[in-house]
Amino acid sequence: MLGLVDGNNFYASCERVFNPSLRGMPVVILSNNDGCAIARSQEAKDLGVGMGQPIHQVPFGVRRQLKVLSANFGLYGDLSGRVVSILRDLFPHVEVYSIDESFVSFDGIPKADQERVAAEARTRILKWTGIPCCVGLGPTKTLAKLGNKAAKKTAHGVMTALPGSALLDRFPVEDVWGVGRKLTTRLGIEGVLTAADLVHADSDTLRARYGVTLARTQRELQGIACSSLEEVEPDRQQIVVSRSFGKEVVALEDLQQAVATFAQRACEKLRGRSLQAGGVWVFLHTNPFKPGAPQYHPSKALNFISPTTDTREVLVVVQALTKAMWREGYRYKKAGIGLLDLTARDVHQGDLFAQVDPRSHALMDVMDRANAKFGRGAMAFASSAKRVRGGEQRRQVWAMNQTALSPAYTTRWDQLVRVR
DNA sequence: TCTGGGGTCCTAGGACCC
DNA sequence: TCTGGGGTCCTAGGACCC
Repeated sequence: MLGLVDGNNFYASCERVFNPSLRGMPVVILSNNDGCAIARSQEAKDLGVGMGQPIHQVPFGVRRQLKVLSANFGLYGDLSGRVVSILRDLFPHVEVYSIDESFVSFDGIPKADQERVAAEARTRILKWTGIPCCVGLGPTKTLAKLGNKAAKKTAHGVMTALPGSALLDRFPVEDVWGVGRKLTTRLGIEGVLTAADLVHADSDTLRARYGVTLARTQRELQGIACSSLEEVEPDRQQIVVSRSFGKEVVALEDLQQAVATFAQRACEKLRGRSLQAGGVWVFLHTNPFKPGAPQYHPSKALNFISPTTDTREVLVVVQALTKAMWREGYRYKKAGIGLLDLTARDVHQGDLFAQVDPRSHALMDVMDRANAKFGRGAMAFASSAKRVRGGEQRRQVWAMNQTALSPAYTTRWDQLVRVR
């Protein structure tokens, strides 16, 4: 038996842990750059604020009732880690699926005790972290997900979904894990409206018409596991860092400063996962929401001669690609970089012509440790943030909007909560 | 005026190989 | 007139997830 533990309205709940004045209020968390609603408390959902809805499209009468906050991913990530550590205490196997969801295994826990243990996990997480959550149980991941969704509508927050149960009869097919908007429309035309309808659809037809992914979902709903618990996160295939700009960028220097900042962040993540990159790509975007303005969204990629972990090498390439793509007269709204062809760092493919600087790893290591100790960006390359020019700093004109950012309550000494 | 970011997997088609 | 069979790799696009 598997369980899915999922934080309720996770980001909004995180904010409420340290700011009790938000409790009972309609809370909305915005995406980076304060654009769209990416999390809503129940009260905000009840007011009609949609998932992913641009906040400026929310009617003013509703907007004025909301407590609107900028996304504080440092806080959410930290609280997420606390929840996971509680789960690891309680369950023999845990798969961290996302920042607010984990699959757990009930191996070794007698059937009769499983719902009780699930309830215990819920209670402990709420008591120890302040985060409310629900638990769905099922013999497959898809059924556990389904049970979790159903549990959200109950008072006790725990629900078991067994194959063939009546729960599936009234469960909308669009709420099934793996069935998105497009599939919902196509399935609806054929009269497949509930999870039970999907279970009973002809599997060969399903496979032929919709592909192997939906065929697997069907089997999972039938209680046949097609996806197992993955305790060890597989290595990433790519690492992407991209941002929309707070203000549109017109100068090449600003664009390069932004892209260099993203590249540094990406390289930190790369080394943090003990990976090396075989290539890099860069993209630029004008503002697609301004149809009158000239649009341009180039992208360019380049492979390294041999894989690297050195920010300096990445920066050189990234700057050159940006310069090559940049065109005067466009107003850039977004840019990003990606590290590609990632491989484990200890896998070395020798290269006849490569000249590896033996000091590279040591240098990167010093930077990473300094930034870990003194805060992100404490030690940076001149090409990225806040370039000093004749003593003057170059402002980050592209910096994203974060007009209502809560403190880093748990990750910065100077922002701890004070109790008097 | 204001519109997110970061991933994965699958499929089809083309190029190329023996 | 007749014109094979079986692969791999790469890329782009689509769909999905949180």
